[in-house]
Amino acid sequence: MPLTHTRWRVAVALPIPAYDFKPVHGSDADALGRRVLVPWQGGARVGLVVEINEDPRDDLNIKEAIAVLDDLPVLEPNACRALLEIAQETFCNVGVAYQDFLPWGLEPPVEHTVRLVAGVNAAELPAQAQRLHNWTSAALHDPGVLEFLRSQGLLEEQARLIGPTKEIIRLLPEFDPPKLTGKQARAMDALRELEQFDSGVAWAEAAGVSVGTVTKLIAMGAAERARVPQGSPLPELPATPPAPRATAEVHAHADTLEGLAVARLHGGKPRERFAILAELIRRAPGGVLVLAPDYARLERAFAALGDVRAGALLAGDLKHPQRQAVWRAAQRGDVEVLFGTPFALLAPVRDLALVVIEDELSDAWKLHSGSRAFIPEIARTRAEAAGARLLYAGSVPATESLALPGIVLPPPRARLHVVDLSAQPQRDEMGPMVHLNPPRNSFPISTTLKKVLRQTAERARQGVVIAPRRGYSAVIRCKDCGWLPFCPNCDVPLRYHLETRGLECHQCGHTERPPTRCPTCEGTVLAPRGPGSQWIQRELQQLLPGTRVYRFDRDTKDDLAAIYRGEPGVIVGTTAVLGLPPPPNLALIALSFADTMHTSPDFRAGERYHFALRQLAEWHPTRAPLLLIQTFQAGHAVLQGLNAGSDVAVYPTSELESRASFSYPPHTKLAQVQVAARRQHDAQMCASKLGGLIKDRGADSHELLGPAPAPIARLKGLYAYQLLVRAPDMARLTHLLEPARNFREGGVRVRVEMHPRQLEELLE
DNA sequence: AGCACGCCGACT
DNA sequence: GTCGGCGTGCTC
Repeated sequence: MPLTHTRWRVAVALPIPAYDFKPVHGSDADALGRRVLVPWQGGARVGLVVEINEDPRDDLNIKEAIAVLDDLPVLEPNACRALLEIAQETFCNVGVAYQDFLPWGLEPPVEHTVRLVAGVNAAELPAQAQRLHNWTSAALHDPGVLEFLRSQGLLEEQARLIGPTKEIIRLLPEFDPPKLTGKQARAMDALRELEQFDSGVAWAEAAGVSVGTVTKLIAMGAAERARVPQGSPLPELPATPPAPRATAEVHAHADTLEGLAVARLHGGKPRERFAILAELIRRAPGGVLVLAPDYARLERAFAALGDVRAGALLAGDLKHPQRQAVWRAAQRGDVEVLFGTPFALLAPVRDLALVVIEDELSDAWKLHSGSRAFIPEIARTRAEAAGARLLYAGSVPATESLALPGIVLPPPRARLHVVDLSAQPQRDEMGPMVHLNPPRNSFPISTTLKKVLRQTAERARQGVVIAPRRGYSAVIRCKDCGWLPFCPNCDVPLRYHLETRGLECHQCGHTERPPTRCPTCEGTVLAPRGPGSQWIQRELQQLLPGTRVYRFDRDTKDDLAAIYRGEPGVIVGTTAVLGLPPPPNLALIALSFADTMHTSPDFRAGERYHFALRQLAEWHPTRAPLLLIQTFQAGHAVLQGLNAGSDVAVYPTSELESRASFSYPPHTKLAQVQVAARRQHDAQMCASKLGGLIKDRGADSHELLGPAPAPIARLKGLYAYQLLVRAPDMARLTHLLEPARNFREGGVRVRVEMHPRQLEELLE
């Protein structure tokens, strides 16, 4: 008798912890990181073995796993460890993290067959067991009967993954041809030569006969239609120019970075950083994972680095079979450098030696579903578990990375011109509000912007004008009493849309007609100035006759082929244009209203503004277009730093002091505890109670803030309260948050949001 | 008493 | 997430 009992800890794609199972009967396979079929609520479902333990107790309640499905582990042992730690760190269940990082193949098609073990006297079994003597699909039987037989040890089970299949037409060798016509004989010759075709049409074409002829032959029994497994081809990779040879300077930088476990590489132009990254990838003693927050940056990285070693792309726009194909290529060790979006964090790169995080400041690193993890933070766990080095690379360091050792390259050249909107002549229509249907030419395209736009057009160059928002949506407000229309469900202001001439809630989609008079004071209802891309496009078309004005935002994507041929033109869009390749003749980038970039009530607003402007400055790989910034805060420290051509670390460093005085990151680690309930009273009571428990664990008044009503106090019918917990380090933070981990109370939902990115008003 | 609905908790 | 148990409340 063994002294201990092996337990497989299995994560399933549900918001629950991993559960223990006994190994598959009679198997000693090392199942770690492999998908398995396990009994689940009478039926069966696919899970992932994330841990293998030895248990001294023989717990009879623990069921046996049915079958191991994968021949190669989909997660390496170190990635399994990272998965468990990430779940712990982000305060989510393992199942939730599993869904985030293995989004393909959670519910793969499985062929599951069952039969009674040989020699069982079926006469003593329920009547339904009589049909179980031969292998049959488990789906054909009553789950309750199967469950009973399983618990009695009377059931043999087999399960295997069914890969993607395709239909083909293939030769039936036993076909004994009667007398064939000439065309039929020609078709049979073609079929005997190749043995199979993808379709009847393909066969007919190859033989030079009609489709009717081959259809007849199939009917005669010469060939059959069959489903066969189809290997999904690896997705085609974009072309990559060969990486340039490393200069002595690049070698020196790579030497500096190579010795550091966690390091950073900031500043310069992308191509300078990529030259150093290329050298690091060349030198890495194992696999490399290059992660980018969005597809535009991923493509840019792949174009620069994809050719250094055997590379592959794992991006969100791939279909599941293709993702699986890339994943399997990595499992086999065919991929040395994997380029991926956040979901590739746990990909099975062999002997992972280096993880690169591109532009850690991007908010796209924050997952909006599942674990809501902030990838640059949990990448440390991933790298540590694998014994790999971690490198943060990008235009600008996050304040959190300032303390890391590494390299800051000289900033790219930026030509900056700031237009101070507060010094502009205050014409009537330049005031804070304009009418819902304003007269033409009535919004802030400053005289300076007009001038440089005309110059751009005259010199046949290209310009980009960035609007604060897409389309025409705006908040409306009463001129006299300040009344705002609010969503009846969500407690957020409704937005006005020109296209529909209606008010819309951007949270829940509720729509209504705008009032002509203010419902509280009967005053005139107005829309604020600060028009969207649609308005600006219209105005520029008038201002620049003879020049093409394109629009590019989430709603309208004009064809920009002429721009990329180098023809003159102006693109009007939101910051989404930065996801495009830079226009070749770019001479001007104008921010029509920069203030929306730094006025959100969030302590990261300044840092985001700085990042956004540096992104603009490095957009074009070689040119330094004029950056024209229209703002009411011309003296903002970010603008001063850019104007002085200061090092990219100077602005974030200047923020450290105020961050420290308000106990913000990097001085502390943050977590937000969200409490939501149908009844406001329940949410409030639970939030206070939870606050009390966190205080009891030792949180002082600096470490615990709230509870306060969430910025959006009511969302989709739920009332929400939040607490903010901040502690000097993760260990302390996790300790303080422990009461929130398993807090349960009827009708109340508690969630911990680790490393929140949008704090809004809570700390005001 | 009998049933419908909705809430809550378990799921190995 | 999904299912089932159970309590509430409505109807015959």
